[in-house]
Amino acid sequence: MSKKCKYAFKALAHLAKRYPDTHCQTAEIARLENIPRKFLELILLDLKKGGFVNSKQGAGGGYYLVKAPETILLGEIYRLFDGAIALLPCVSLKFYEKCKDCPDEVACGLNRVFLQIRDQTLKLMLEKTVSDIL
Amino acid sequence: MSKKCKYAFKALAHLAKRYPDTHCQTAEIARLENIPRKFLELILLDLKKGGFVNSKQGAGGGYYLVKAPETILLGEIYRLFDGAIALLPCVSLKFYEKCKDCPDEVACGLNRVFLQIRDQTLKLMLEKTVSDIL
DNA sequence: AAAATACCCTACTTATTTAATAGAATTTAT
DNA sequence: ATAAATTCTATTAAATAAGTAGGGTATTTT
Repeated sequence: MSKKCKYAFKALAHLAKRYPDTHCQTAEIARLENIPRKFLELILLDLKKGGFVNSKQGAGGGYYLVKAPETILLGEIYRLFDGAIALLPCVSLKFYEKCKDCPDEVACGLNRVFLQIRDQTLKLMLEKTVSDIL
Repeated sequence: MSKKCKYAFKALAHLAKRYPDTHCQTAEIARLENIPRKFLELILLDLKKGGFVNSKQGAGGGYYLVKAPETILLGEIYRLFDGAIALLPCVSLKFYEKCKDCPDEVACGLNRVFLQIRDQTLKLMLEKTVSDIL
């Protein structure tokens, strides 16, 4: 997992603790969660574009969760930042790509095993939510 | 998974088909498995250093498996080429690293979830062998 | 209205990793 | 000897990761 993705999880967890009452400023999250401030800004912006958080500009503004923590699936966030959950493109659900070096996907032994691994991981990632990482 | 690791799996699977009778030359594996020849050379060398294959130099030489296909665990190969199986260094068994940004690992929610995911994946990777990808 | 605050946006940088490629050296069979 | 094959070292090009920089825009407080 990229640092970016990990920071996103931590930022969401931080916002979840305040949900639904208050909002938090970038600087506060950065300080308390040990995330470089400017890097965090980019991350929060991505989370906003993804529809997970919203923001209020100006003095006293900040970020807040749009959805309840228990409705934000970890897998959604992972995909937003790191793309495929599968270890091979040819077994990815959302980021599928055909293997150029593989003549027959159905007969491919790797395909079978790594599909199982993907299914397992996917199940947990779509079952666990932000409220599970508080 | 890196291409290198994927190619390693395919090369091992190729050698497994011949096991234990004959050996194969780099050029043959490269051609039949669609792997760049010179890249494959490096991979086979790594597999040799790792103790999974052995080679015979000179005319009529080539590579062959040292161990039976059903004793080569996919996880071992994955670790050799791509390192940690875990998605976070702090939940890795063989490549553990402390998170610099995390004050308390025990209390970390991410830690708990991604430990579960690691356990699942690890179980399958140490259960499945080269004979499962033939 | 002005100043301060805080998000918004684009671009840049630096380091690392990935995926090869090149070429020569070494070893072995015939 | 020579042809065939592995072994070793070095290089390269492209992509990705992780952050940095600096200003622009919107809002609130005074």
